Amino acid sequence: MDHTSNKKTIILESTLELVREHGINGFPISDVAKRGGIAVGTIYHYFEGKDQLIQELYQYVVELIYQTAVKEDDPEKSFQERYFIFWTNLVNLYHAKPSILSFFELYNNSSYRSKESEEKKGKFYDWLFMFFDEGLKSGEIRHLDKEILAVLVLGNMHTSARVKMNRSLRSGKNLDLGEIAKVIWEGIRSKT
Amino acid sequence: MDHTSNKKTIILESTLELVREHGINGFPISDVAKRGGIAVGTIYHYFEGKDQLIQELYQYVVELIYQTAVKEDDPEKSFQERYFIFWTNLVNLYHAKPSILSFFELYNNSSYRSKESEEKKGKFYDWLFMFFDEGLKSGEIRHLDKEILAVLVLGNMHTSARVKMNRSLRSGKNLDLGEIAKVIWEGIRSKT
DNA sequence: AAATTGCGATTGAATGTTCATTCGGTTTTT
DNA sequence: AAAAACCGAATGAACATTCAATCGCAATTT
Repeated sequence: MDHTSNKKTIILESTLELVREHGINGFPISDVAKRGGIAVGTIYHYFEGKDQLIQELYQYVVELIYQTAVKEDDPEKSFQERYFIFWTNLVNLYHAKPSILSFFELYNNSSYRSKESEEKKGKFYDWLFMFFDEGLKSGEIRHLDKEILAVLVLGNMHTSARVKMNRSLRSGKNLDLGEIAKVIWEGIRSKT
Repeated sequence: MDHTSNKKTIILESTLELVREHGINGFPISDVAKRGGIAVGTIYHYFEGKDQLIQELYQYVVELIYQTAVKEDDPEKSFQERYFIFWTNLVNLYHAKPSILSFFELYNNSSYRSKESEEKKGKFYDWLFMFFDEGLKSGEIRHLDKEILAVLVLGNMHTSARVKMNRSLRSGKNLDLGEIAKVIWEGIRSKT
């Protein structure tokens, strides 16, 4: 079964695009149908309503990010190497699919966020904490709160992806991401 | 004339709150009226419609940020000192008035953004570039693109403010912001 | 100094539009 | 032939915007 040919995925992907273009509350459900080439009724066959659709979209997006992060991670490598691979992969994902980035930031500033049980953040965050924990244990990064580390780095990747997008839009030039990745790395690594 | 007693300011402040609570498109104009204790018609007396209201709100918010940044800056001090003062003041502003933070992120992901002439970012950005330019010239920070510096630091302040808010909500504890401010500073300062 | 006039500020009911959701029917799958 | 997927016109609620009426007050006239 093709990943993008079932109706549920079509609905989620169409919604993702529309959220980027108009914000979470900036478009009617009927536009999701139009964009996906399906009927309004079909959406209500798969989702209870707009609220549940947005909730599922969040999980769908986090899963995409999780897969990207885990796929190329190799615990055999040094933490520094793993860090730069992780950072680059995620920034590239955001750059290739900017709707993910928009959705994340919009969702985090929406009232949908609090509806979810705010504590359990899902397996992506579990993985992320584990990841930084290993960097702490191996002594390659400074003794900072795991959660703060995770959020700082995540935020920095969002910013960097946005800069990269703006740059390639405005000047056509491709930005040297390595320089930017280094900024936060220099900030968190242990000083020898 | 009191700053908060004229109708236009009341409308802008009410809208700012509502955007934080429900997103840019998540509330009716009539709620702005209700929140401000005024009539719907009054809003249309001062603004052409919701679109123009949001545009003016953006300028209003940028002006608040600009004032905060400039007020305590002292070009006589070392750039490092100036940097930490700037960073702390803005994070504190975001923490004190979270609606500013929400609005910024929502606006940046909205279609209102592109309507504005995207090039001229206003005097706050002018000031910001000038600020980092001085750090570059004095040799206190690494040779990085001014614009990238500005965006990285701004993004980091957003993230930090958000962390601070979550922390004081969840644990009541007050976060040591100094540690976080240092992360980016270590990343951008010149290595001696 | 009282009465009158002029005018922007303010009001909120009324209007037409847009939207989320429903549901009876049709097609496709099992 | 039963079940599941799919359709889109119909419904009613929520909404943005309009506008005719009123208010508050200062300038002008008596």
